[in-house]
Order: sequence, then C-alpha cells, then structure tokens
Amino acid sequence: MDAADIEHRLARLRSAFRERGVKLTHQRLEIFREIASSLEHPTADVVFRAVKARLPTVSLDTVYRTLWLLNDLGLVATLGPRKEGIRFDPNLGRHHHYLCLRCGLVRDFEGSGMAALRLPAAVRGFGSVRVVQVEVRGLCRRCSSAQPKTKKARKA
Amino acid sequence: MDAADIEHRLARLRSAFRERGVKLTHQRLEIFREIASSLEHPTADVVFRAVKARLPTVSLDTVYRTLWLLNDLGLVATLGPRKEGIRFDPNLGRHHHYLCLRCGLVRDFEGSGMAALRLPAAVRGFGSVRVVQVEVRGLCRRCSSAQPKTKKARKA
DNA sequence: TTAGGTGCAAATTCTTTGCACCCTG
DNA sequence: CAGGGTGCAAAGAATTTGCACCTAA
Repeated sequence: MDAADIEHRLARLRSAFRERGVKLTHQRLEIFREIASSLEHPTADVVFRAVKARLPTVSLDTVYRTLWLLNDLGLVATLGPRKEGIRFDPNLGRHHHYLCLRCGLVRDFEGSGMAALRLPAAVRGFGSVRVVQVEVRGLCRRCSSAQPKTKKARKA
Repeated sequence: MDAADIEHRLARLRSAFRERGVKLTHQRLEIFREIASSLEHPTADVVFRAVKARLPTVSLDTVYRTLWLLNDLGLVATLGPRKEGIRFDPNLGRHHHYLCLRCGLVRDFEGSGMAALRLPAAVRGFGSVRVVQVEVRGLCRRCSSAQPKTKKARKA
C-alpha cells in the first residue's frame, strides 16, 4: 500500500464527508487512515488498538461508530464470516477473497479476467452495484492437516 | 427446493457423519433438514425457532453447536456481513449473493457464465477450493432512497 | 456399554447506547 | 456559536461453556 494510494483514499474520504455534511474529526481521520493503509481486514478491536497508539484517548465505541459510518458512506465494507468480530475491508482495489470454512482465515488475491464478469439482469433489480468480488471457500492448509474428531476446530 | 434434492442433501449428511465418526442424533437431523430446505440464509436463532416447533426440547446452544459442526464438515457455510447474527447457508447449489452494504440484505442469484471462472494459481496455495461464489455489493432499493443524514441507517 | 451429545443456566465477548462535555464548520 | 461528535460507563445482544444426565452406535 503506497503513500500516494493512501492519499487518494483520504481525498475520497474528505469529499464524501463534505458531500454528506458529516464532520471530519481527528479521530475519524486516524481511524480511516488506519484501515485504509491496512492490507489486512482488521476487526474493530484491532483498529482500536492501532489508533490508540497515536491517539491515546480514542474509545472503542468511537471506532465502531466511525467504522459503521464509513460503511454507510461506502468507503469500507464488512467482510465474510465473522467468527471473531466483524472485519472491515477498505473497499477500493479489485481484490477477491479466499476464506477458510473452518477457521475463518481470510486471504486476498487479485484476479485478472474476473473483472469482466457478466452479471445477470436480475441483479440490477436488487439495487445498485458497487463492488463485485469473487469469494472462494475451502479449507486452508492448516485446517486441512488437522482433522479434529469433533470438537473445537474453530477457535484455532 | 424439491424433496428429492433435500433427500440428496440428507444422504450427504449421513455419509459425512459416518465418515467422521460423529453421531447422527435426532436434533442434528432436524437442524440440518431445516437449513437444507431453506431458501433463505437463516440465523441460528431462526433455525432454532423453526426446529423447536417440531422438536420442542431443543436448545439454542445445540443449534449453534450443530451449525458449527456442519460448517466444519463442509455441509453449510457462513455468510456475508453479519449485522444481526451469523447467517448459515446450505452450501450446495451454484448460487451467488447480492449484499446491501448498508442494511445487510441478502439475495441469491444464479449465474450461468460465472461458473467458468479461472482462478489464479495463487489461490491453490491457500488451501483447498470447495466453493466459488460471486459477491455483489451495493445499496438495495430501500437504502438507495432513504439517505439518512448521519445516524442509524443500519438497524433497518 | 460408553463416548459423544444434549439441555440448562451462567459466563463471555462483542457491540451499542445515554449523557454531559468538546470541537469542527 | 451550534449541532454533531466523543469518551465513559453501563446496557444489550449474540454466542459459548461447565456439568450431569441421556442416547446412538
């Protein structure tokens, strides 16, 4: 994630905020900066800790409120199975997800030809289309080897 | 969802259970039957209520345990943004999802040409591939019209 | 018979909310 | 300066767990 890219995202943030008339506070800026520069898909808690390092007084609930606000504004998206907390994803780039059915691991990958997907007309009837992603599910390497008899395979 | 299809799913269930050496209890059977015959993507609570009608003594925690067990066995998958409770999806059929970024609405759609997606080699490195789905995100009709200033757009 | 499964209720964990003060626009 | 935004602490949900009894294999 290079700096110019982040700047670009921040610019989008500013205009989206102005457009919708919401205030651009120090906290919101830092929270967005944090998630926008992340290659991961952090949970609210992870974002909270990271932001707290730079802005010691932020509270977890502000992080939640901001994350949902960004979601409503279409600047980030929520991701996949939750397992342990909702994950937030800085929208943008054309990337896709690989998810482990068992442990919830998430990996991104880029797809070249996949961008050209032709969606059925029915989809337009549901609403607007902002993002099209491919989701691949399976068992990750770790989970493939370990074959628990019955119990706890999740928390891992 | 026709009866033959459900029978087919139940057959898969039995063999998967036998294979892994887990017991096929009355509760598990009913829980699976419930979700397998659903066209929706019910939350644990919805499944619980439906099953309870036929099996008055089941407990919510058994539903959770069973759902996760089925998930680990690869018989169902967890779905999309959680918003209000994890949703479970009876894997099988080639269907895809439309998700509303704001309210979490989920709609299925079938894709013809999409089955032929060519996945990048990198994906195989993550683990096995069991399901490939397309996820389309946008704002559903309802959310497109209502444009809340700042507050609550989610709970809707 | 016997390990795994279930129900119950309590415990956790994640997320949201009410309120008084603060800061952006 | 005004109204949205924030932090704090407490409330609310959703999900999980310990334990003693029950049942499929």
